[in-house]
Amino acid sequence: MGRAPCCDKVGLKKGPWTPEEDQILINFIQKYGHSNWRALPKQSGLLRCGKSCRLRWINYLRPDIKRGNFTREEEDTIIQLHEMMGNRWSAIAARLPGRTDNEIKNVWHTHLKKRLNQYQTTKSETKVARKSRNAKNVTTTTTTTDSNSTISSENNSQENTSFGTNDNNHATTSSISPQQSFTTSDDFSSGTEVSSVEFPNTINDVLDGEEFPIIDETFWESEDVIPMDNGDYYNMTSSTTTTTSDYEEFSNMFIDDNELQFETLLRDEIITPINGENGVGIYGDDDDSMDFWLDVFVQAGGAPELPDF
DNA sequence: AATTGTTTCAACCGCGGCCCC
DNA sequence: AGGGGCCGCGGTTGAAACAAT
Repeated sequence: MGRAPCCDKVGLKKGPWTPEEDQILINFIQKYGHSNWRALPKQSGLLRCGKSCRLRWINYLRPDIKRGNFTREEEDTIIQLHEMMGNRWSAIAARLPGRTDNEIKNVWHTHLKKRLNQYQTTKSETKVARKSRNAKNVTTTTTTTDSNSTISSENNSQENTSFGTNDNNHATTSSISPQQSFTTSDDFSSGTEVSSVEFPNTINDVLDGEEFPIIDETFWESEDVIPMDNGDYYNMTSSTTTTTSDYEEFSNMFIDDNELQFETLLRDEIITPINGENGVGIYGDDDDSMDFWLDVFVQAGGAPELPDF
């Protein structure tokens, strides 16, 4: 015996809603509320099933719906909450005022999943590259680059995301090529603009700013990179020169994005260390990210009413 | 300008769980 | 206690919009 249909479907309309139908639904709910979705269509005169009315109201007509593209903060929040909760879209939506579960689900599938995949791919590639370069054990200290060179990071993956949180603990006095211009194309964020980041003169400038510098991984992947007598490497394609130690200094800034996020929260006294000297390292294993975010949220008081898992 | 491929997102569908009788 | 009705959730679909050729 099959499940009874949610409503009598004979003669009921399906598909996109017309402005007239929207107005009828809005007027009715404003006047009488929506205590009984099943009875609502008959009472309002709409030729729709109750489910369809509910969906239209919840996802589109509700007055407190926030319109427009998701902000970077909202996207990061979704990623973090999704890591905690999985596909529990309604629970995630409950923490994003004005956003619906359907909208969040769509954004996840169209933008954030791609973004996260690319982010994780980059992260693992960076670690592999760092290990590989560490194995070289090159420790030169000078940096000379063509000041007019421009490195395109179209496919570079160190996106401008809060996962790469700034942290002053990494301050050093090393210098970097002046006024290099980097252009990042953020092609997978909903309605996100293409951003152009002026490369700062020194690492201190980087650390004082909002952004991490963008390291061009392709420098090392290019077959045109040749070692020089002084230990530097010259890329014939981009006419740029760099050193392993200089590169490593930046790479180390991305050691573990969760840890960096945690360090920032510690530094700003949003959370307090649980154990260990400064809390950093407790969550060193990537698989611990669930515990990490749970602790962050609990300590920050951001999710006091976590649902039962 | 036309065609084809891709992306986006509103809406549908079926299921699980809660509530009431 | 259990059966039926309803609500809400998450997966999926398909049309429209947009991009590429």
